[in-house]
Amino acid sequence: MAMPVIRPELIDRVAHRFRVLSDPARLRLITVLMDDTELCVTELMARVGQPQASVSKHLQIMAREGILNRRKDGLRVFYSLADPTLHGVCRLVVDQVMDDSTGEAPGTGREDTGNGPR
Amino acid sequence: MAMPVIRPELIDRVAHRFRVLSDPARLRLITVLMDDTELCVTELMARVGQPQASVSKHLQIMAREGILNRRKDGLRVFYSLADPTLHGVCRLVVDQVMDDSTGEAPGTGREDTGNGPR
DNA sequence: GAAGTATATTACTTTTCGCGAATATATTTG
DNA sequence: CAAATATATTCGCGAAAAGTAATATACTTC
Repeated sequence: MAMPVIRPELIDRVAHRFRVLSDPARLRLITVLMDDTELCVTELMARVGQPQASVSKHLQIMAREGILNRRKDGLRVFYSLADPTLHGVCRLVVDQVMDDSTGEAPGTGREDTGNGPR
Repeated sequence: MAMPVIRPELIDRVAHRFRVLSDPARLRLITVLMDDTELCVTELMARVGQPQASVSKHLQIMAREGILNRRKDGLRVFYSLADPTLHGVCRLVVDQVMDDSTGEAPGTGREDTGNGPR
Protein backbone atom coordinates (compact mmCIF):
# COMPACT_ATOMS: atom_id res chain seq x y z
CA MET A 1 0.00 0.00 0.00
CA ALA A 2 2.70 2.47 -0.98
CA MET A 3 0.25 4.49 -3.08
CA PRO A 4 -2.08 6.72 -1.11
CA VAL A 5 -5.78 6.63 -1.91
CA ILE A 6 -5.83 10.37 -2.35
CA ARG A 7 -2.69 11.98 -3.62
CA PRO A 8 -1.91 15.13 -1.63
CA GLU A 9 -2.19 17.47 -4.60
CA LEU A 10 -5.71 16.22 -5.26
CA ILE A 11 -7.01 16.85 -1.76
CA ASP A 12 -8.43 20.28 -2.49
CA ARG A 13 -10.15 19.17 -5.65
CA VAL A 14 -11.67 16.16 -3.95
CA ALA A 15 -12.83 18.30 -1.04
CA HIS A 16 -14.42 20.72 -3.46
CA ARG A 17 -16.28 17.94 -5.21
CA PHE A 18 -17.60 16.65 -1.90
CA ARG A 19 -18.75 20.15 -1.05
CA VAL A 20 -20.67 20.39 -4.28
CA LEU A 21 -22.38 17.15 -3.32
CA SER A 22 -23.12 18.35 0.20
CA ASP A 23 -26.24 20.37 -0.52
CA PRO A 24 -29.72 18.84 -0.23
CA ALA A 25 -31.10 20.88 -3.13
CA ARG A 26 -28.32 19.66 -5.39
CA LEU A 27 -28.73 16.07 -4.25
CA ARG A 28 -32.42 16.26 -5.11
CA LEU A 29 -31.59 17.44 -8.59
CA ILE A 30 -29.12 14.61 -8.94
CA THR A 31 -31.62 11.98 -7.86
CA VAL A 32 -34.15 13.33 -10.33
CA LEU A 33 -31.56 13.17 -13.09
CA MET A 34 -30.72 9.61 -12.13
CA ASP A 35 -34.18 8.51 -13.19
CA ASP A 36 -34.65 10.57 -16.34
CA THR A 37 -31.55 10.78 -18.45
CA GLU A 38 -31.99 14.40 -19.50
CA LEU A 39 -34.23 17.23 -18.30
CA CYS A 40 -34.54 20.94 -18.94
CA VAL A 41 -34.46 23.56 -16.20
CA THR A 42 -38.23 24.12 -16.17
CA GLU A 43 -38.83 20.40 -15.77
CA LEU A 44 -36.30 20.22 -12.96
CA MET A 45 -37.94 23.17 -11.25
CA ALA A 46 -41.23 21.30 -11.30
CA ARG A 47 -39.72 18.08 -9.97
CA VAL A 48 -37.89 19.55 -7.02
CA GLY A 49 -40.36 22.39 -6.36
CA GLN A 50 -37.80 25.12 -6.05
CA PRO A 51 -37.61 28.58 -7.59
CA GLN A 52 -35.96 29.12 -10.94
CA ALA A 53 -32.97 31.12 -9.73
CA SER A 54 -32.09 28.51 -7.15
CA VAL A 55 -32.36 25.59 -9.56
CA SER A 56 -30.39 27.36 -12.24
CA LYS A 57 -27.67 28.32 -9.85
CA HIS A 58 -27.27 24.82 -8.45
CA LEU A 59 -27.15 23.38 -11.94
CA GLN A 60 -24.40 25.81 -12.85
CA ILE A 61 -22.38 24.80 -9.85
CA MET A 62 -22.63 21.13 -10.70
CA ALA A 63 -22.00 21.64 -14.41
CA ARG A 64 -18.89 23.68 -13.69
CA GLU A 65 -17.69 20.94 -11.37
CA GLY A 66 -18.07 18.39 -14.16
CA ILE A 67 -20.89 16.49 -12.53
CA LEU A 68 -23.51 17.52 -15.09
CA ASN A 69 -23.61 17.87 -18.85
CA ARG A 70 -25.22 20.91 -20.40
CA ARG A 71 -26.93 20.84 -23.79
CA LYS A 72 -28.67 23.86 -25.19
CA ASP A 73 -31.53 23.32 -27.62
CA GLY A 74 -33.39 26.44 -28.65
CA LEU A 75 -34.76 28.22 -25.66
CA ARG A 76 -34.20 25.38 -23.26
CA VAL A 77 -31.11 23.98 -21.65
CA PHE A 78 -30.99 20.30 -20.86
CA TYR A 79 -28.91 18.84 -18.08
CA SER A 80 -27.83 15.27 -17.58
CA LEU A 81 -25.46 13.38 -15.33
CA ALA A 82 -21.87 13.52 -16.51
CA ASP A 83 -20.24 11.61 -13.70
CA PRO A 84 -20.65 7.85 -14.14
CA THR A 85 -19.33 7.22 -10.64
CA LEU A 86 -22.13 9.18 -8.98
CA HIS A 87 -24.40 6.19 -8.69
CA GLY A 88 -21.73 4.19 -6.96
CA VAL A 89 -20.68 7.00 -4.68
CA CYS A 90 -24.22 7.72 -3.57
CA ARG A 91 -25.05 4.07 -3.08
CA LEU A 92 -22.05 3.58 -0.83
CA VAL A 93 -22.79 6.67 1.23
CA VAL A 94 -26.47 5.84 1.52
CA ASP A 95 -25.72 2.32 2.68
CA GLN A 96 -23.34 3.58 5.32
CA VAL A 97 -25.69 6.30 6.51
CA MET A 98 -28.47 3.76 6.90
CA ASP A 99 -26.17 1.43 8.81
CA ASP A 100 -25.24 4.23 11.15
CA SER A 101 -28.86 5.14 11.77
CA THR A 102 -29.75 1.53 12.57
CA GLY A 103 -27.35 0.87 15.38
CA GLU A 104 -27.37 4.32 16.89
CA ALA A 105 -28.43 5.24 20.39
CA PRO A 106 -32.21 5.67 20.14
CA GLY A 107 -32.28 9.21 21.47
CA THR A 108 -32.34 12.22 19.18
CA GLY A 109 -30.40 10.35 16.57
CA ARG A 110 -27.49 12.76 16.86
CA GLU A 111 -25.92 11.99 20.24
CA ASP A 112 -22.34 12.49 21.30
CA THR A 113 -20.10 9.59 22.07
CA GLY A 114 -20.96 9.72 25.76
CA ASN A 115 -17.45 9.44 27.01
CA GLY A 116 -16.96 11.75 29.96
CA PRO A 117 -19.00 13.90 32.35
CA ARG A 118 -19.67 17.42 31.21
CA MET B 1 -35.43 0.94 -11.34
CA ALA B 2 -38.47 1.82 -9.25
CA MET B 3 -36.31 2.31 -6.20
CA PRO B 4 -34.50 5.64 -6.08
CA VAL B 5 -30.79 5.64 -5.32
CA ILE B 6 -31.32 8.08 -2.47
CA ARG B 7 -34.62 7.89 -0.66
CA PRO B 8 -36.01 11.38 -0.05
CA GLU B 9 -35.95 11.12 3.72
CA LEU B 10 -32.23 10.35 3.59
CA ILE B 11 -31.26 13.35 1.50
CA ASP B 12 -30.39 15.57 4.43
CA ARG B 13 -28.31 12.93 6.13
CA VAL B 14 -26.43 12.12 2.96
CA ALA B 15 -25.83 15.81 2.31
CA HIS B 16 -24.49 16.18 5.83
CA ARG B 17 -22.10 13.31 5.37
CA PHE B 18 -20.80 14.80 2.15
CA ARG B 19 -20.29 18.08 3.94
CA VAL B 20 -18.21 16.39 6.61
CA LEU B 21 -16.07 14.96 3.83
CA SER B 22 -15.77 18.31 2.05
CA ASP B 23 -12.99 19.78 4.15
CA PRO B 24 -9.33 19.45 3.13
CA ALA B 25 -8.11 19.20 6.71
CA ARG B 26 -10.50 16.33 7.40
CA LEU B 27 -9.59 14.58 4.17
CA ARG B 28 -5.93 14.75 5.15
CA LEU B 29 -6.72 13.14 8.47
CA ILE B 30 -8.68 10.45 6.66
CA THR B 31 -5.87 9.68 4.25
CA VAL B 32 -3.43 9.41 7.13
CA LEU B 33 -5.76 7.03 8.90
CA MET B 34 -6.10 4.96 5.75
CA ASP B 35 -2.44 4.01 6.00
CA ASP B 36 -2.09 3.47 9.72
CA THR B 37 -5.03 1.72 11.25
CA GLU B 38 -5.10 3.67 14.46
CA LEU B 39 -3.44 6.88 15.62
CA CYS B 40 -3.68 9.19 18.61
CA VAL B 41 -4.34 12.91 18.36
CA THR B 42 -0.74 13.94 18.91
CA GLU B 43 0.40 11.64 16.14
CA LEU B 44 -2.25 12.98 13.82
CA MET B 45 -1.22 16.54 14.63
CA ALA B 46 2.31 15.69 13.60
CA ARG B 47 1.25 14.01 10.38
CA VAL B 48 -1.00 16.77 9.09
CA GLY B 49 0.91 19.66 10.64
CA GLN B 50 -2.07 21.45 12.09
CA PRO B 51 -2.70 22.89 15.56
CA GLN B 52 -4.17 20.74 18.28
CA ALA B 53 -7.51 22.49 18.56
CA SER B 54 -8.14 22.19 14.87
CA VAL B 55 -7.24 18.51 14.68
CA SER B 56 -9.29 17.68 17.73
CA LYS B 57 -12.32 19.51 16.44
CA HIS B 58 -12.18 17.86 13.05
CA LEU B 59 -11.82 14.48 14.66
CA GLN B 60 -14.86 15.16 16.81
CA ILE B 61 -16.90 16.12 13.80
CA MET B 62 -16.00 12.93 11.98
CA ALA B 63 -16.44 10.70 15.01
CA ARG B 64 -19.89 12.16 15.66
CA GLU B 65 -20.77 11.53 12.03
CA GLY B 66 -19.82 7.88 12.42
CA ILE B 67 -16.85 8.07 10.11
CA LEU B 68 -14.27 7.51 12.84
CA ASN B 69 -13.97 5.25 15.87
CA ARG B 70 -12.75 6.67 19.13
CA ARG B 71 -10.82 4.63 21.67
CA LYS B 72 -9.49 6.10 24.83
CA ASP B 73 -6.43 4.55 26.40
CA GLY B 74 -4.98 6.35 29.37
CA LEU B 75 -4.11 9.88 28.46
CA ARG B 76 -4.43 9.41 24.75
CA VAL B 77 -7.36 8.99 22.45
CA PHE B 78 -6.95 6.85 19.39
CA TYR B 79 -8.94 7.34 16.24
CA SER B 80 -9.49 4.91 13.40
CA LEU B 81 -11.66 4.68 10.33
CA ALA B 82 -15.14 3.39 11.10
CA ASP B 83 -16.65 3.64 7.65
CA PRO B 84 -15.61 0.69 5.49
CA THR B 85 -17.02 2.36 2.40
CA LEU B 86 -14.69 5.35 2.64
CA HIS B 87 -11.98 3.73 0.57
CA GLY B 88 -14.41 3.02 -2.22
CA VAL B 89 -16.03 6.42 -2.09
CA CYS B 90 -12.71 8.24 -2.20
CA ARG B 91 -11.36 6.05 -4.96
CA LEU B 92 -14.39 6.73 -7.14
CA VAL B 93 -14.27 10.46 -6.55
CA VAL B 94 -10.52 10.64 -7.10
CA ASP B 95 -10.78 8.73 -10.36
CA GLN B 96 -13.49 11.04 -11.63
CA VAL B 97 -11.68 14.19 -10.52
CA MET B 98 -8.56 13.02 -12.33
CA ASP B 99 -10.54 12.26 -15.46
CA ASP B 100 -12.03 15.72 -15.38
CA SER B 101 -8.63 17.34 -14.97
CA THR B 102 -7.22 15.39 -17.89
CA GLY B 103 -9.57 16.50 -20.62
CA GLU B 104 -10.13 20.02 -19.38
CA ALA B 105 -9.25 23.23 -21.16
CA PRO B 106 -5.57 23.82 -20.39
CA GLY B 107 -6.04 27.25 -18.85
CA THR B 108 -6.25 27.84 -15.13
CA GLY B 109 -7.79 24.46 -14.61
CA ARG B 110 -11.03 25.96 -13.36
CA GLU B 111 -12.64 27.49 -16.42
CA ASP B 112 -16.31 28.01 -17.15
CA THR B 113 -18.09 26.02 -19.81
CA GLY B 114 -17.36 28.68 -22.41
CA ASN B 115 -20.87 28.73 -23.81
CA GLY B 116 -21.97 32.28 -24.50
CA PRO B 117 -20.48 35.73 -24.84
CA ARG B 118 -20.15 37.74 -21.71
C1' DG C 1 -2.60 16.28 45.88
C1' DA C 2 0.36 19.11 42.85
C1' DA C 3 2.46 19.22 38.47
C1' DG C 4 2.61 17.69 33.83
C1' DT C 5 0.66 15.81 29.61
C1' DA C 6 -3.08 14.83 26.23
C1' DT C 7 -7.40 16.01 24.56
C1' DA C 8 -11.71 18.71 24.42
C1' DT C 9 -14.33 22.86 24.48
C1' DT C 10 -15.45 27.69 24.45
C1' DA C 11 -15.50 32.39 22.62
C1' DC C 12 -14.54 35.27 19.08
C1' DT C 13 -13.46 36.68 14.30
C1' DT C 14 -13.68 35.93 9.51
C1' DT C 15 -15.17 33.67 5.54
C1' DT C 16 -18.23 30.98 2.85
C1' DC C 17 -22.69 29.75 1.23
C1' DG C 18 -27.48 29.42 0.19
C1' DC C 19 -31.62 32.11 -0.50
C1' DG C 20 -34.74 35.61 -2.50
C1' DA C 21 -35.76 39.46 -5.38
C1' DA C 22 -34.67 41.79 -9.12
C1' DT C 23 -32.42 42.16 -13.43
C1' DA C 24 -29.95 40.57 -17.54
C1' DT C 25 -29.25 37.58 -21.55
C1' DA C 26 -30.73 34.58 -25.13
C1' DT C 27 -33.98 32.57 -28.29
C1' DT C 28 -38.31 32.07 -30.62
C1' DT C 29 -42.42 34.06 -32.67
C1' DG C 30 -45.39 37.44 -34.66
C1' DC D 1 -38.11 45.00 -34.03
C1' DA D 2 -41.46 43.98 -30.14
C1' DA D 3 -43.25 40.61 -27.13
C1' DA D 4 -42.95 36.31 -24.85
C1' DT D 5 -40.50 32.51 -22.91
C1' DA D 6 -36.44 30.13 -20.80
C1' DT D 7 -32.33 30.48 -18.47
C1' DA D 8 -28.52 32.95 -16.19
C1' DT D 9 -26.57 36.42 -13.19
C1' DT D 10 -26.13 40.03 -9.68
C1' DC D 11 -26.75 41.90 -5.08
C1' DG D 12 -27.71 42.14 -0.25
C1' DC D 13 -28.63 39.49 3.75
C1' DG D 14 -28.54 36.01 7.30
C1' DA D 15 -26.85 31.45 8.69
C1' DA D 16 -23.39 28.10 8.93
C1' DA D 17 -18.62 26.87 9.30
C1' DA D 18 -13.51 27.21 9.82
C1' DG D 19 -9.45 29.13 12.24
C1' DT D 20 -7.25 30.71 16.45
C1' DA D 21 -6.28 31.64 21.15
C1' DA D 22 -7.43 30.70 25.53
C1' DT D 23 -9.35 27.76 28.89
C1' DA D 24 -11.25 23.49 30.70
C1' DT D 25 -11.20 18.55 31.55
C1' DA D 26 -9.17 14.01 32.19
C1' DC D 27 -5.50 11.07 33.31
C1' DT D 28 -0.78 9.91 34.91
C1' DT D 29 3.20 10.37 37.82
C1' DC D 30 5.72 11.77 41.59
